[in-house]
Amino acid sequence: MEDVLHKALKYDILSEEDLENLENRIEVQKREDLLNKHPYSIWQGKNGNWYTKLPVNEQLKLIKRKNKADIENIIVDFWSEKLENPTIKELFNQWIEERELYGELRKSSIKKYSNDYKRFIKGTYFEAVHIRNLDEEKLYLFVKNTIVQHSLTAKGFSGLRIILKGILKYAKRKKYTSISASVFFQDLDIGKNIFRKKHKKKENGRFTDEEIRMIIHYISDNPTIRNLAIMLCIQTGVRVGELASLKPEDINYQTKTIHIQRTEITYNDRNGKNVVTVSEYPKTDESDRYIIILDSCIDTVRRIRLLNPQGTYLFEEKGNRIRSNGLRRTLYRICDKVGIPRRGPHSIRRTYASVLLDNYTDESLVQNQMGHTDIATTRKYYQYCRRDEAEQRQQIKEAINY
DNA sequence: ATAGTAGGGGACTCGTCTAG
DNA sequence: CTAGACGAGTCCCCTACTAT
Repeated sequence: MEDVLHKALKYDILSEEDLENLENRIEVQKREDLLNKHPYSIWQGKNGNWYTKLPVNEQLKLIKRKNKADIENIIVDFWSEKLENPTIKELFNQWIEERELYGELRKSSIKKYSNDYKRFIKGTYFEAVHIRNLDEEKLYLFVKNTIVQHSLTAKGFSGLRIILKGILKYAKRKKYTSISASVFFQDLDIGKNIFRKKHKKKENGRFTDEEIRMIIHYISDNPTIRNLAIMLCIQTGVRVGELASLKPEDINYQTKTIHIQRTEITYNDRNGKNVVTVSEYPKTDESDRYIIILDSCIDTVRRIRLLNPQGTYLFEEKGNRIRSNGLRRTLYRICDKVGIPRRGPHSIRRTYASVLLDNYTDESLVQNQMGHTDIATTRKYYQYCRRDEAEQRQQIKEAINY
């Protein structure tokens, strides 16, 4: 078992053979454990039949089978039903481990779930509850108490719900409980008012034309590699994680495109230590795309290359890749210098999409540039009227003629 | 001035339901 | 049969804080 697990952890992959192998070995191990726990002897009678005893309804019942394997099956089934009664904590770990093993989740998601577990469940009485002792009333009380104690927002609650659902579905599949997670949460009667509200500042998410001009002007005067990274972001609208993991070979000077094919990721390793690294996208992902760039953008790339001619990555300092966090700080610093409110790189992305949409660029084109799977995303999150009041008035005037 | 980290919550996709 | 509304689930950016 060790070797297979070791391989899985080291390379993040398992062949089908490995998986089957692993499952078999886990199964065999489980059987052995249960048989060892069986307190009654197993014997063969003179007639060749195999016997043992099992405690049924407070009484020992004699069981008889023709061969040994069958009698062992009975024993294993009996005790697995009776003995296996893991705690919520154990179930969470098993659930996460299983999904990780099968590669169902990105490491960032596992990080998220683990954080939510830590936040809501770790150190509470609920963590130690054995699944067979859990009923819907106990679950209900825990959920409601957690909402109140943490003064959760609706979003925060959804984090709690997802891990509880995961744990319960897993437990149900393993036949530890009959509680149906989806039914429970469906029926859960929680008023909207119980959640804490969050007020967001509306116009925070985008830069105005004037602000963009100021930033570009500043970068032209101070063309450091970091500042030029921000320039490239303004010219392409890519995600900051994509920006920070660009390589020189991603830029095609002939076709004037950039191949976006990887991104920066962060996750917690085995020891819980934070790791920042670059991951290649799976080929099928919509995020894998070629975006169209203009001559001005090519020019920016050339200047970047002059500053870091040998690098593996486009943006490096002293041979180290500049991380997305570093680029974010750079943008903050620029905002400070030119005297505008601090906004993050994602605001540049929103601005990019809004400018295109406001100037009647085809939606499908914007969708491709942004790397959205669904056109609705492009509309929902990025369409935003940045035109000034006079122009808005003019538009209404043109549309309404009565 | 810059890097590193933890954790929250926003950004995004996907599946399902429904009306027309 | 299809668009679109909606909620659930996943992924990633941002904030806040510490450290150097």
